[in-house]
Amino acid sequence: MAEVERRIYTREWQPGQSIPNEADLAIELGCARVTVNRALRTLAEVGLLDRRRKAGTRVALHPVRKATLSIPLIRSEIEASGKSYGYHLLSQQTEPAPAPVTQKFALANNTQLLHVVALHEADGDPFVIEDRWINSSIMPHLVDVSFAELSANEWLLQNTPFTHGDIDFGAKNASQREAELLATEPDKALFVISRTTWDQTTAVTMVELVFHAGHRKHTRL
Amino acid sequence: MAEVERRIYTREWQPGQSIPNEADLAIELGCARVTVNRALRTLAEVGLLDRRRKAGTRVALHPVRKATLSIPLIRSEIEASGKSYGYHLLSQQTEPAPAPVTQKFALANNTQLLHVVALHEADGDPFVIEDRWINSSIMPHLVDVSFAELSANEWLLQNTPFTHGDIDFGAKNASQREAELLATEPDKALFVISRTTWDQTTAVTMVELVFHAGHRKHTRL
DNA sequence: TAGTGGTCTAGACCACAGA
DNA sequence: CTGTGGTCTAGACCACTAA
Repeated sequence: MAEVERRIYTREWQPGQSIPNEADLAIELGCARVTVNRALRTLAEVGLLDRRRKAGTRVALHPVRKATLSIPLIRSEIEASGKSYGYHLLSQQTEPAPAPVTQKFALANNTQLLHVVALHEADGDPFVIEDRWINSSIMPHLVDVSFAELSANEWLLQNTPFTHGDIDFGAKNASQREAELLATEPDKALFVISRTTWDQTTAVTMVELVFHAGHRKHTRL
Repeated sequence: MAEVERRIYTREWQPGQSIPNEADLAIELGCARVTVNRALRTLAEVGLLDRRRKAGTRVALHPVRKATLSIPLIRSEIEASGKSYGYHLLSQQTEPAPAPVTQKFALANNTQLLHVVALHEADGDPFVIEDRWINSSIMPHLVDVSFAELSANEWLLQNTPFTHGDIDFGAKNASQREAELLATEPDKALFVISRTTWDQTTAVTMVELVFHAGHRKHTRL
């Protein structure tokens, strides 16, 4: 793997150029084909190579490097930064869900769904607002749960299996209420993550996380 | 792999619980140990399992699913959405770099560096402002390049190898100038990606991408 | 120190998709 | 069609690290 990386890095193998097939490389490098396969597969996962059956392996024309963002529990995220975690439930009630929500959940308009809003704090400072809709129609026992102590973020992660999710990253201007909760001015630009979580084909929950002003999500590639 | 996923999903193996070791699983499932290894390694990469030598493999306590964001060329990103790509160089000049930049580049304050600002368009609408500093001290031939036709984004990707990068996702209020360029109002919340690219231990370039109002970066997990 | 995952080998068959 | 990557096997040694 190091040798292949070196050849790509030194442009010995140019972007777009196709490289020898696995069998040949194995002979040239004096190792087993499986080993070559493992190396090339890993480099392809990172985005450095493009691989297609029969067509062979090419150095990626545009090294579309892939950034891997880990999406931890909010509590873990805060505690990992060495700060103390605080949690406040702001509201929890069943109410008619707005159109964008019922649409995602494939339910009739104005269906009654569980709506939970909470504030997470780091060292006493507001960190993020969690505004969540939960598809209570598929979780009947849910209505008895109180999210006063344990956040919905945490409860769902531990109690509801899911198969996949959609994530959007974006920005929004703080509303009056958001500004108050996050101790900033209205209209301040806030970083937002919206996530919908699916179990097979049914949406389980939709959440909007509105972070405090200046928050950035960091990763490496 | 499917069988292991099933056991995790159905809570047959509870979060936090440790699962049989590779050798035992191979026997139980009637396959080779390498096959088990490959499956468990893949699931660990996704964040579903935690693996440590000697300690064994456990179902992740908090399924820290990892979202993979691909960071393509801006042109590719626009063309992939079926829109036509437009590019305008706004300025390109060597000037004293501000402190945060020289700091990252590990250079003396006010070092003269190449500063390029450009606007990328999708179907004629402003898409993103690219504001970039380039460590010209390590690329002497760079001063002759004009980014009037080919964006720095593209030129660098094709001409400068890099080993890794830092990425930040965040939000900012539009400045007067940004608002004009992106055809929106000042103070509008804009989604921002900041990236620093490294070659071994030297920073190659720093770029801030300020996207048009309402832009969201999407991915799945 | 011993148990676990990490990695490698040589050989094999298969599925897919490009020529 | 056929070359390519995808995947599997049985066996082996090694590196790390928790007990």
